[in-house]
Formats: sequence, structure tokens, C-alpha cells
Amino acid sequence: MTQQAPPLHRPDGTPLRALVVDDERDLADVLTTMLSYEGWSARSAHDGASARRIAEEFRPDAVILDIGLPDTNGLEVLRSLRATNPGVCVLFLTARDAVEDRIAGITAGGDDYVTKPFSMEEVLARLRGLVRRAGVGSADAGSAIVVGDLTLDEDAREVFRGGDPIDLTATEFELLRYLMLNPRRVLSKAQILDRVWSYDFGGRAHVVELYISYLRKKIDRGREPMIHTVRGVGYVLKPVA
Amino acid sequence: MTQQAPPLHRPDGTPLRALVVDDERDLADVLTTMLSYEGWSARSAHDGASARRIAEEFRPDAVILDIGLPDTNGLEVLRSLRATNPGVCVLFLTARDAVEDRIAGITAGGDDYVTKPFSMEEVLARLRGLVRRAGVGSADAGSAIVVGDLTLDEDAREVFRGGDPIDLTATEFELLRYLMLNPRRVLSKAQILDRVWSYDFGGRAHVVELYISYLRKKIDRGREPMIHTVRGVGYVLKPVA
DNA sequence: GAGGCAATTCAGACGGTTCTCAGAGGTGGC
DNA sequence: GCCACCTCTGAGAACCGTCTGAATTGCCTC
Repeated sequence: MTQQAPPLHRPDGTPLRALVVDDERDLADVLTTMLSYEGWSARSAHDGASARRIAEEFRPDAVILDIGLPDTNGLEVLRSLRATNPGVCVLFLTARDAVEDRIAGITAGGDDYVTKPFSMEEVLARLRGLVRRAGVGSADAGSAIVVGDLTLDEDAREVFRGGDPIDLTATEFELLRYLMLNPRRVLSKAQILDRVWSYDFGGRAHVVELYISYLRKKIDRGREPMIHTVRGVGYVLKPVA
Repeated sequence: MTQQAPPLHRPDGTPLRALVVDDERDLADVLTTMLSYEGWSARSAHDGASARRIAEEFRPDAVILDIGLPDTNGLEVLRSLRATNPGVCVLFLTARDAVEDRIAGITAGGDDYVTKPFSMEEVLARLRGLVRRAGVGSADAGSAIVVGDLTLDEDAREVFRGGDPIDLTATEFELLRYLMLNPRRVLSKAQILDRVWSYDFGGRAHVVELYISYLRKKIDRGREPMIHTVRGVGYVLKPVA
């Protein structure tokens, strides 16, 4: 729900364009909607043929492509995308058990991939990374997020609080990144769950409390706290004075 | 009921449109009526089929959707809404105990949800937040409400009186927000109760007095008072000087 | 000034939320 | 295959917010 208004726009000022290609309509719709909220111009396609057609006319800067499409070979789609939109960034979606080396082959050109089921945060972060490295978006974007004396580097996967390095697990990192992308904004547990945990996660908001507690130990312990509880609502990350 | 006339209109000057989808007719009607008073163009639907039909023709900017609909799967309705009205804001209504398992995964970036039983203030605030962040309404709307030297920030859930931060509980916050949305207007206790407390609250207006007393302690103590009692009628919030 | 009613405030009970710990289960690395 | 680490579940305890009831204060009228 955040609408981060990241500096995602082309040199001419129009928003970056993303095309979502997935035959699971619900998933494609959710991704498309979310991308719109994040400042992208987003469209979706549910099969290879329409993907090709839309890509030609829409001219996306990035494509989120499920390579497990049923009607067409995902690689087919990829090839025609590349033919009509040379230089487009591609983020692959793939089932967990898909053969790893096949992925490695097709992502050679600087593309990236995410395994299903993924979290929204993961997809967005990867996409941001892709366009940043491709130099498509506005130039100023670095790979670090800064809130007060907290720094999080996406590429290096490093976190510092006032010079001290902080070791985080994967989940802790994603949670902190989400908080840092929304400083001073109170985020509900449901919101956090939706964004940081996989879309098929069945558990309840209790995990959020648990991971907030982990983060506090690593980030706030012995310091002026940055993570605050808003009882009955959620959590906020605030820079210290 | 207040008729706040917030700046809710589309670029072309017509009011924002909201569709309420709930099979509890009474509740849907109350919501629809209230939205109309608040300056929305509002309509209601009581099942999935009519929701779909109305949405297509009415083209709402926001939808309030009970995902516990009996005849249809709420998710079905959601899908067809998304298909015909891409980018529409959705505010989900859900029973308290059904919450966290089902919601996760269906809320795309900008959606939000409220658990039944809710207060009108809660629904309105969430809805305002949705359209504000989606950038649908008039552009000037920030997340802060200001009355005199009192400031209330919805996103950060922060309140300041003349620079001093003020810590409020959830109920206190909602009450103050309602007062601040109606400065200089005398609000009766019944009105406040209807608006700030859940629709199934059985208690009496005494709680309103109690919470006004809490608010005074936090906001007015040691300062020129802003909250005034109008004996036999209700309360008013006035900017000082 | 007395009486009555409205409003305020206090104190305490109750219930829900949140935090934290300990451990089970799973995953990936070696 | 074994080990280390990560993630999640469940339970208990502490904490905090909400509401009730009763006592007190203040206001208005007669």
C-alpha cells in the first residue's frame, strides 16, 4: 500500500514501463497492480502470443516473465522479446524445482530470476536492481538506502548502524529493507506480511512480531531505538532525532 | 452526520466514485449513505454478479469489498473488478478471525483492509489514505491534518501540539482525528459514538466523556485549551486565537 | 444558597496485544 | 550424510489499552 514514489522514470519524464507475463492471472494482476502503485506503468499478458503483441506496442523497459508458460516455450517468448526490444531487462519467474543450470544459461546477460513462491519485496528489489544496473532509470539511484545512521546496501547485502556492521539473515534483511523504504510510516503487520513474506505463506502475523524482535536485538540493542511499536496498528522505523 | 466536504474529486471536477460490496444490506447502506455525506458518489451491490455489473458501468475509483460474501467467492469478485477496472483501490472488509490467513497474498501494493466490526472513522480514513496514495484524488492532499498549532499525521500516526510530540492510543487518535476533521463544529456525543466507536459497540456515551478527558490531559493541559464543552450538546475543537 | 443534572475524574478489572524463549523442522553447505 | 543455520510454531509472561462504576466537581435554575 505504500506507493514509494521511487525515482522511476525515463529521461523524458514518463514512468518506466513493465510488462508482466504469467499465465496465472491472479498473480499477474497482483504484480501489475503493485507495480502501478510503485510508480511503474505496468501491463500484463497471459500467454506468449499476447506477450509478443503487447511488447511490440508497449515497448517495456523491463519484463517479468514466467518461463513455465504452458502454451509456448518461455524461451520462445524471450527470444522474440529480445528481437523486438533489444536491451530490455528480464526478470524470470520460475518454479523452485526448475533446473538450475538452465536458468543460469538464460540469465547470462545480466538478467535475474526469482523462484516461486516469492515475496513482493523480492520481486521489486530485483527489478529495481535490474534497471539500476542497466542504467535505464534516473541516474541518481545508488544501491544503498539510508535512514538516519542506518545504511543498507542492496548489492553488497550489507547493513551498518553508525559504522558498526550488522549481520542479518535473508528474512531479516528483507524486513529491514521494507521498513527502510518506508521511514516514518507506520506499517501494519498484515502489510508487512503481504510484502515481505511469500504470497502463499499460510502462517499468521505472529512471525512479524518475532522478526521485529530479532531486528531490534541486532539494530537497536544498546542504542537509541529506531524501531517503534504502535500498539494495535503496527511498526515504524524512525531515524533518531 | 457531518458532511466534511473533503477535496474529493477527479480531475474533471466530478466527485470520486466508491462502490460498496457487502451482502449485509444494512451495513452496505449505512456505508453508502455515509460516503455520500462525505462527498463521494457512492453505490452499493449485495452480491458478486451485481457488483461486477455495476462496476463496469459505474467505473468506481475505490471499492469497499466484503471478502466474506456468501454466494460468490470474494476473490472471484476481486478478480473481475481488477480485470474491468485496472488500478482500482480496494478496501477489504473481513471478519476478525478470518483475517490474517486469507488476506495475505491478495492485497496488491495499494490495497488495505479493515476488520469487522469497524468504526466509520476507520473506514473513511483508510479510504482517504488509499486514494491519496494512489494519486487519484486532488493532488494537494498530504497525510497531515492541521488545526491551529495542532498537527495530526495519518501515515506516521504522530500528533504534535506546537512542536511537542503527543503520544496517543488508538482510540484517542481516532477521536482526535474526527474532531480535527470538524474544527469549530459542535459534535454531539451520540455523533462521536457513531463515528469513532464500532457499529456494534453496546456501551454508552460515557466513554466519549472519558476519552475527551484523556485527550484534554494530553493536548490541553498547561496550554490554552482547544477542546471545549458545550453543555447539553457536545464538544468542539477550536484553534486558539 | 440549595438542589439537581451534566460533566469530569479516579481507580480498578478485564481482555487483548506484544514480546520473548525454547524447540522442532527444514535447508543448504561441506 | 552430517552439521550449522535459518525459519517458523507454540506457550507463557508482561504490558498496555479499554471500559465500568462510583465519587467528585462544576454549572444552571429556582
